[in-house]
Formats: sequence, C-alpha cells, structure tokens
Amino acid sequence: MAVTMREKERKKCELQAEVLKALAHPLRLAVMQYLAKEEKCVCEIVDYVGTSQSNISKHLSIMKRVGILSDRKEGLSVYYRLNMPCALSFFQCVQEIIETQLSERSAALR
Amino acid sequence: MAVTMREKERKKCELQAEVLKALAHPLRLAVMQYLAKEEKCVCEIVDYVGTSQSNISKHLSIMKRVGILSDRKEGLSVYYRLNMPCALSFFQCVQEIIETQLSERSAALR
DNA sequence: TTACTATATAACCATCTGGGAATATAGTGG
DNA sequence: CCACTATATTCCCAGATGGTTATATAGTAA
Repeated sequence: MAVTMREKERKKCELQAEVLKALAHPLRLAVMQYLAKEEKCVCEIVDYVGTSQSNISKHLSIMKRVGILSDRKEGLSVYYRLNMPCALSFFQCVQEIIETQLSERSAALR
Repeated sequence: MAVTMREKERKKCELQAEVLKALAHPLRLAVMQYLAKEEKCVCEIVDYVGTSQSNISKHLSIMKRVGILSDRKEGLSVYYRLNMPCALSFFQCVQEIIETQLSERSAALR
C-alpha cells in the first residue's frame, strides 16, 4: 500500500521552496552574511557586493518579499536587516554538506 | 572606507548557492522529507510524490550531485537516502521564517 | 521652484530550469 | 538468446530568472 503525499504537505513544500529560492543565489547569500551582525543601507551593500545598484535593489526586494529581510527608511537611505534568527545554524548546515561532499570526493580519488 | 567582499567569500557563496538551489524545489523538498526517516527506492518515491519516473530521476540526480542524497543499488532497484544530519534544524529554520512572515502579514491587516 | 542623491521599477534580452515524451541502460528470469 | 522491470538519459519546448540600461520616485538642500 503506497502512502501518497497529502495536499497539506504539498503546500508546505511549496512555501518552503519559495523561501529557499530566495536564499539560493550567490549575491543574496553574500548580502545575508554581510547583514549578519548589523543593518546596512543599500549603498553600503552595493559597495560591499560590487554589482549595480539596480541589481542589488531587485535582490533585496526578493529577499524582503519572503521575509528574510526587513527594511527601515531614514532620510534618503534605506537600511536592511536580516530577519532570520536561525541564520547561523542554517549556514553551518549548508557548510557541513559542502565539506562532507568535498571530503568524499577527494577520498574517492585515492 | 568601504569594505569589499573578498574573492574567497565570493567562492564560498557560490558553493552554498549551488547546494541551496538543489534544495529549493517543492518536489525535491518533498523527497527529502520522505527520506528523513529511512531510505526508499525510486519506485516508492515516485508513488509518494506522484510525478513521472523520469522527472523524479532527474530531481534525484540533482540532489545527489551536490551531496544531499546518496544511493545504493540492490538488484533492479536503487535506494536513496538523505545525507544531511542537520536536516531537522534546517527545516525548522525555514518554517520559522515562514511563520514569522505569516504572522506579521496578518498583524499588518489589523 | 531646481538640482542632487538614494533607491526602486520597467523594459529588454540571454540564459537557465523543469516537465513531458521517447529512448537507453542495466539487472532479472525464462 | 528474449522479454520484462526499474532506473537513467536525451531531446524539445515553455516559462522563470538574472543582469543591464534607462527611467521613475522620493527625500534633501539651496
């Protein structure tokens, strides 16, 4: 008797995938790690990451939409901050996968 | 004095993004959660997820490539298992983001 | 008002992604 | 060998994604 996935689980996976898609981009990851300690304004983020202002702006709005980032306006500037208390363990987990993978690959070469 | 991202950090983000892209798909998340407790063969996964065999096969190979899954052959069947000890905390983190986001949205409506 | 700065958005285009259908591969049993 | 089953791979195409350029918006300052 095969157990089939329920509709509720399907929905849950779709929501999770939306969040993960918003995380799964090199520039967006760089922004998140830059914001790990403290909020930064868009112009600082642009300088740090080194791409165009319009490009960063689009990436920021993608992350904000799914709730990873929040923003705050002050004069002309907009400050973004990371809205993800579990960020540290999250990235540790991803690093673990990468390192396990790399060590298995190099073991396979011996 | 702007601090610019270093090359090493850039590379790290690219690696992390590769792994996250392999996670960021509803069907692939469903497969991972199905494999959380024990390994399953491809035909069981197909039945559970409810899509074509060729489609699942492609998704499985994407996840295997980045090291999230491992496989094992037994006769005609191939058994896949989750290769990610931190899976539980990982998904908890993603759920946290989703629930914070949803509660903020509903608060904004009041 | 005008000029300037910071950020967001729109329009466009090349590339990537994901799914279906068909086919290939590999193991099993006769 | 042939027929069958389980899985992987290839080809094709529609739609999504990401970057660049140009433009719009909003706040500041004179």
